[in-house]
Amino acid sequence: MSTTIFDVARVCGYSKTTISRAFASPEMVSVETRNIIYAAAKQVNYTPDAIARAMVRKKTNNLGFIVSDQQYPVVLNPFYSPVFEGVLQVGRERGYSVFIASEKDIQLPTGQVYVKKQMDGVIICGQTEQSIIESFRSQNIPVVLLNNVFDMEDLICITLDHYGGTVKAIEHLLEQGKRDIAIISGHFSPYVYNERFRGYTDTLKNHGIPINEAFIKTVEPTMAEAMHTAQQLLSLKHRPDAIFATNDLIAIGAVKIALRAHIAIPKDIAIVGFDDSNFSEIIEPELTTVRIDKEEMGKLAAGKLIDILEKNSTGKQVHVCGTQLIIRGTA
Amino acid sequence: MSTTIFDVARVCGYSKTTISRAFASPEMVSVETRNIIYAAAKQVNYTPDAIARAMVRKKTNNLGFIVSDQQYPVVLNPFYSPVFEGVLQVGRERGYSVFIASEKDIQLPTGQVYVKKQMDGVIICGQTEQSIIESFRSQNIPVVLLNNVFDMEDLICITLDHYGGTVKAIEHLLEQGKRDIAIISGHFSPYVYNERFRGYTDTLKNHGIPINEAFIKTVEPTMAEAMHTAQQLLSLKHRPDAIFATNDLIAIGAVKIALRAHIAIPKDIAIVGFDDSNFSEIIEPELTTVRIDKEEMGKLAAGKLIDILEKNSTGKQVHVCGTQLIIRGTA
DNA sequence: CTGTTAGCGCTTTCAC
DNA sequence: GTGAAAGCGCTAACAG
Repeated sequence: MSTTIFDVARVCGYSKTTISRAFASPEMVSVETRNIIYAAAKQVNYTPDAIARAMVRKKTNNLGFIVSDQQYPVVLNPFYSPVFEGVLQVGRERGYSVFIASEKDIQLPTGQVYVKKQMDGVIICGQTEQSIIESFRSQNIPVVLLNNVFDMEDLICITLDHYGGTVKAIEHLLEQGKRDIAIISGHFSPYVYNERFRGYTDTLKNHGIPINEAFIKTVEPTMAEAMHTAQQLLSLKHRPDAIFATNDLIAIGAVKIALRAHIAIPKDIAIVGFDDSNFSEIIEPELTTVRIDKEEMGKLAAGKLIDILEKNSTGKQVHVCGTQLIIRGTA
Repeated sequence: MSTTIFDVARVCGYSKTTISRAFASPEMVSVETRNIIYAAAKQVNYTPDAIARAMVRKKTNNLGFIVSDQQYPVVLNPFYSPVFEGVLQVGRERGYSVFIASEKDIQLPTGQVYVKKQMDGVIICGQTEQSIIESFRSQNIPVVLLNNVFDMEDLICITLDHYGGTVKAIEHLLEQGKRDIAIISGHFSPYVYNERFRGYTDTLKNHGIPINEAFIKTVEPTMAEAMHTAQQLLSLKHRPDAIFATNDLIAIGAVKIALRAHIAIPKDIAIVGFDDSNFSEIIEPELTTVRIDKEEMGKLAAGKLIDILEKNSTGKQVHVCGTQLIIRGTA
């Protein structure tokens, strides 16, 4: 039996109402009373029960951070970990806890989303479906979409400048005098994939460089596949003098292959990644890559979500976070 | 206004109780009735309200995963991420969601732990204090301690064989003919630090090798500090021929320094890490390191915690997870 | 197999 | 500034 507001009432003689107020809205209770109540509470080891509170307030002060389980590690990878840290941080500042779950966790066997109404709002990351978003909304759970963009009414999307980031990367390579630039695309969501790919082809075209089909590869973003594909590329009779990889892991696979083949980096093969994940400074030489402020994305998403929750703000918005080329040792 | 069990009752004519049972314990309701109810529920877009359920059952089916905020990234780092994945997985299998929070998140301004009673039990990771554990317990929240060991009644601790893992690492180095083995210890919790350090000194002593004070270093586990310290070690007039680092990040710092100084790895300097984090295969040459099955630790912790919750199992237990030396390119 | 009755612990009108 | 009463949405006895 845990102690309730009632036990405190018995000890100090005040009514349940007053005890409740002393904790929920202290300013409504005189200072003396408050202190008496706090002392009594401490004596019986009382802590407000958030469940009961949530029940009557119809608000849990919990947020959900939902990642599709298309990838492994399921929820925590070099990209989403910092995003999550950002979410956690503004959550803390504004009084929200956060659940983390994969999409699988929130589906009923029937396929219906079962939010259990234990979250006031959710941030959905990456790949998902419109029906999932609608499912949340039909239960009055606002959603913010992160790293993906859907054209839905009143939907806030936090995305980043995949296209522009890619352009920066390719132009940097061009400036280094590279002309035979290959691309290894990770098999991400169509939106991300297309934006980055378009950045690559457009930039090349703009500089009058023909697209070489042999230099275009798509892989599952695993180290093994990346290495395998880099190997193929470097074995070509006419091999590329640069590789742009659409994430750091893939880029690192390419670096490793070049290192093992003793091909000089960046002289004979330049390599640029994308994300500036915590892997990028592990490899030696360190990776030149396109940085995105992942923690900032998380903060933005959480902030917007809480704004909706508290201010009933609405309105469709697409926030595009900027990118920055970080030049290190590989290009 | 979200729909309640009452709305469903009105649509299909059954009582609230029956509706409730159709969702909470389907086997108590006839198949036909159930289908009628489900249809009605779908019609009004009804989903059970987990808060109300938790309120009466006094059980939330939520677990807390608490990481001290001594480190950055606060909650998600190469060590705890896989642990968390393990927790999530058994949580999903057994019907629990999981909150993730740093210690800061769960403290009231008064310093008291405020669990908000929204978690049935918690897994506390790494550094913490006995008072925190007691605080949870006084609110009837069982705790499982992970990667730390306290001598408390009925406390289940999930730890790993720091000592044995270190012995394996040092003996491997010895087998390779190394005799001047340095250690760079990360500044972890006393328990972890001491166990690993003891493994180092004991093994050396057992092989009749004197301890060289100049080869003993302690650092904050950051790349910068690791590199700085490795630099010092490699600049010694009589420099070590091997370095054992108490985590992978530190080991990688040493590898990078050796690479930059063109000291042959592992011929002139062998390096062994600890953890087998996802960094270990990023660096080239890949890191020889002591593997611990982090995901397994998470699964074990979650499993034990849920056992306590559901079976009221108790009893003090210390689970020591094994380690395995993974020989790659650096030693 | 289904319905009735009581709450779970808290907050919130509405009084005083 | 404080109290009394009502009820949030659900489940758990206990009947029938």
